[in-house]
Amino acid sequence: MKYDVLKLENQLCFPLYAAAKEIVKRYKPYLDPIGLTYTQYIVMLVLWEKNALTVKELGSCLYLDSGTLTPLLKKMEADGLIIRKRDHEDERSVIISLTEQGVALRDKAIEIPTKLSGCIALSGEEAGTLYVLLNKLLGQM
Amino acid sequence: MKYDVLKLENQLCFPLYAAAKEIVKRYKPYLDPIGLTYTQYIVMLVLWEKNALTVKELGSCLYLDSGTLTPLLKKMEADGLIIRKRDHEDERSVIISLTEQGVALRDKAIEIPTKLSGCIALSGEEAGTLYVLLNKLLGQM
DNA sequence: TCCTGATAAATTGTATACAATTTAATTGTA
DNA sequence: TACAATTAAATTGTATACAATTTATCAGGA
Repeated sequence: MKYDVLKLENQLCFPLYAAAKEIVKRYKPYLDPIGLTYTQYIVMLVLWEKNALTVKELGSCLYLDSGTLTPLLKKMEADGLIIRKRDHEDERSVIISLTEQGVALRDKAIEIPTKLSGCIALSGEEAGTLYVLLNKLLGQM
Repeated sequence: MKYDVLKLENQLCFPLYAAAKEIVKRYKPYLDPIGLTYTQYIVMLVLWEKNALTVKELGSCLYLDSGTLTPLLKKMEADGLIIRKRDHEDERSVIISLTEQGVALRDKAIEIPTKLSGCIALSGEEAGTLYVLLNKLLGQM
């Protein structure tokens, strides 16, 4: 019928949005004990890999802008996880790096991905397909 | 290596979360002209189908709680789209229904799903697979 | 009927998100 | 070298989200 395109069940956006929120909730029991929120966790994932990068670079990795990152990073600095330092090569940029405490947290976080995949009822192959499709969707956006 | 499980590229959560946010941004140019935010839009999708339901029911359809819905619905009521009314059968519940203006908005929204699928670089088959996987993921959460 | 437990919204507090603007620094160019 | 355009963070304002608590109402049993 005319309005079928507006049915909730016909919107791809809806399960995408709902699943993303539910996954974040799934992380909470594992992130609370190490004192991270979900967004702080994905920031840490990048920093554990790259060691030091600017707010700008962090933002393009994570699809987040300075309006989100600035207060988040200030909080993480206050919590002793990271250091924020102006780049002397280009004073417009702020370089984010890990403190020793931030580096050390990696060993506590290492259990999390395994614990989380246990919460997800997709087979390895399905998770792989989902991963590819989501990245395809992201790729050309 | 030991820390590979913590690489951003190995997290399913990350493209899921990022894609969800990007899709919401994609809606903005089409929702702005009809005066809806993304969350208001998905509320309207349910109301266009069901006509009247409680905040509780709306919340379980949309995976949203009263902390999110109450202020959102008050805003939509102030904007003249919906009516909030205590259920006389059970005074704990609030029944949400559409105003004439809310019903009329459906005809302006009907273009949106088509316009949006034009923004998404997945084939029909891929979108179908994604839909199934996301719902599977949601189903047992 | 009275009281206890359960339920639905609303409220409070915290944490994201992002658009738009502002501030400070840099770059390219006449 | 001035200076306009660009760039990176930060700021401001608005809108979600959700956990935890509170308030009002309802339901079931002694």
